Amino acid sequence: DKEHKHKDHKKDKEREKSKYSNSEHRDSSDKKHRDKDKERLKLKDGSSDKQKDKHKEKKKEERSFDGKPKKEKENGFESPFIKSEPENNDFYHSPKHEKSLKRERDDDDIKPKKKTKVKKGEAVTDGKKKAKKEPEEKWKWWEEERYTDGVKWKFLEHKGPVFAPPYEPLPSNVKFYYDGKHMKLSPGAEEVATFFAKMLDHEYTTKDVFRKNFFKDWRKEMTSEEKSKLADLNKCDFSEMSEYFKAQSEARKAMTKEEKLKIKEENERILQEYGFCVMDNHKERIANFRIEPPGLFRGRGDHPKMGMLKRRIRPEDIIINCSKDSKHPKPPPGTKWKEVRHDNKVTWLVSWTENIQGSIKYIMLNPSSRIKGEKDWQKYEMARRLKKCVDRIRAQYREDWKSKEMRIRQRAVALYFIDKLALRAGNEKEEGETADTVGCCSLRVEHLTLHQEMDGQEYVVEFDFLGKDSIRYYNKVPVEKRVFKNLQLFMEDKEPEDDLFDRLNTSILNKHLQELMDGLTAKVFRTYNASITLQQQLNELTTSEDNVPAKILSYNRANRAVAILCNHQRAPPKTFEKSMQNLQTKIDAKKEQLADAKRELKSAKADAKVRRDEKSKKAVESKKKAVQRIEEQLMKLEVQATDREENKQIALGTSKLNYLDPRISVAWCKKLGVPIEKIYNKTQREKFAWAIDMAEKDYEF
DNA sequence: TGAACAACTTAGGACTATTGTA
DNA sequence: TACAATAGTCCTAAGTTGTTCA
Repeated sequence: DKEHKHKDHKKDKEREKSKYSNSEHRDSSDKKHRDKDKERLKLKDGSSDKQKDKHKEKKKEERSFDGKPKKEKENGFESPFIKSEPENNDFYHSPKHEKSLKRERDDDDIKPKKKTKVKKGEAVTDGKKKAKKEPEEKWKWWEEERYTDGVKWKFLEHKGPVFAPPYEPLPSNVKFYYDGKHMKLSPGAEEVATFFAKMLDHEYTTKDVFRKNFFKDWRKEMTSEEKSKLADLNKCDFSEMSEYFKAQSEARKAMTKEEKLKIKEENERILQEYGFCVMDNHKERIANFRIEPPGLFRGRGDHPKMGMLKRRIRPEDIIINCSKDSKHPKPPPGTKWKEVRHDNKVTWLVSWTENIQGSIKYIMLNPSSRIKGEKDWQKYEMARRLKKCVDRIRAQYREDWKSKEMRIRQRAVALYFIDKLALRAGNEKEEGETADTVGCCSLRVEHLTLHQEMDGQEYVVEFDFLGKDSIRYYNKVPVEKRVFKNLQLFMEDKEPEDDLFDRLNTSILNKHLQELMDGLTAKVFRTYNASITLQQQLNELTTSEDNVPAKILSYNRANRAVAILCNHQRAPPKTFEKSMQNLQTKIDAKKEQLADAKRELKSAKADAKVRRDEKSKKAVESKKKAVQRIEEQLMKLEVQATDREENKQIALGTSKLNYLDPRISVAWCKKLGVPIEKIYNKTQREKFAWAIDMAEKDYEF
């Protein structure tokens, strides 16, 4: 990445400049930004950014992100489809002349940016890099200008959402019984009953809370007659319904190829019709164009609302967002949208309010879209900015451990955890609304145990709490003495259920972070620590002499280190033990095969020695090759077994998708000659197209 | 100033398609 | 070819952060 190196200089200069120019946008935030800038400049002469000299005259570099706010109002506005400078934090602006250079370049090497909706044509995949395999038309949005002023798009057209299929009443032979007696349910009550019947095998349905919530909501759908009769859920017999759905699912599996194909084609048709939108001249894929169907709410962990009825969403619940001058989506015949609005400061196309928590749900674009990709790129640039000043921030919070003020000490210790352990910020949650989970700022005394000495180490903190998605975080961490003493202080005279950091919340913390670095928030630390860990691990674990499978094992191990850091767990696959066993059997068989092959080679050699003819020489050669081949196969299997075993309870996907700067992986692949397909599947390659295109083998996070 | 709301990212598990193996 | 294992996709809940409102 040539980008950032020299960018820094430019950036800082720009920043200086913009500090004093154009006041209009700066008003209130002005001072803040200035302070930040000062801060950054200060940081600069620190150790962090050394070798950014080199040249860096690559086209690529013209466009780079940077968390710095800046505005050069002089630019004014540009033609509708040329985005003007980023206005506010996040993006770095290239000087105007660079822009025009870029535009020329874009014009000849990519599609005309203005008119074409979908650019067709040969793989635009930039000769030197990038796979040739996927010659779909590609739009390199990362080489174009960005919007400013919070504008997300200028034109947006789509077909609206796809609604859940209407309820199909059960055939009359599928009966429901109450207290042993058949009872015909009204359609409304029957539909909700089927939701429960479909989940009968799940242990959810045995939980008290689930049953209670379900029954309460079910009753609301009953006729008054049903309500008076059906008084006890335990007397309800859903088994025929349940059997019926099982049979249906079996039937679906047993469909002929033709039938399956037909369904597939129909899905494809819907995808083509509803799965894309046009945003600013480009056809973009929508992520979730189907409205969530009604059903019973399944929260994660011990959720107080599990079992409640998630109601069916109708057109009247839907808010459409699109441009005024677009063809507006039509509601189904005889219905109306709740509202059609034209807000180009947001990215969603459709929204509705869900009835369980009362929160808003959105239909948005796919990760491969420009709007998501830019944001993602920006996220990693922010993390890289943190890299430059993290030493100073660390020094700062260590200093703050000694503060006279309790709130500052708490803040400093919390930040230390966020940095060292990659904990989440930890917002407060409304009691009774969600499962009881915590993050850093919301830790309670009961979640920590302090050990003056443990397993031969001093000052060990034992964490045990449920985090996001009710995933358990359990960790024993030796900490610095000062942290330990502070924790003792924070816990003094408190009940187990009291907040550990009673003078702190996420908003206080983030405000403080904002002062340390513009745009810095708690989650940036997770991104930063994840990415830097990957890079370090890759450097440590891989050698260019390794063969590809070994390199990939190393990659996975590096990825795993990150997943462990971020506590990304998964339930071990149900078939884990068995599949491990199978693999071991295969390995044993392969070993035997290898022994045989070696034996054969030996005898072939002996034979050749005696005969000394061409034929037997050839035989030796072919036996040799066979041995080699089998050895390779065996090695592959063994690597696979190791990888799988180590991965038993760890989910790699989450960090790969959300925390690891893809350019690190891309550069690693390029440097070590590993095909990118080995690391990213097709979807991932689409999401990270920007990184695959721009990162060279010398990219450094 | 803090609560509520809005927008957006991150998350694990269920479901489905594809691949490998007997 | 049938079936099981694995990989990939979909689904939507659960977070974080920013904004608005009282």
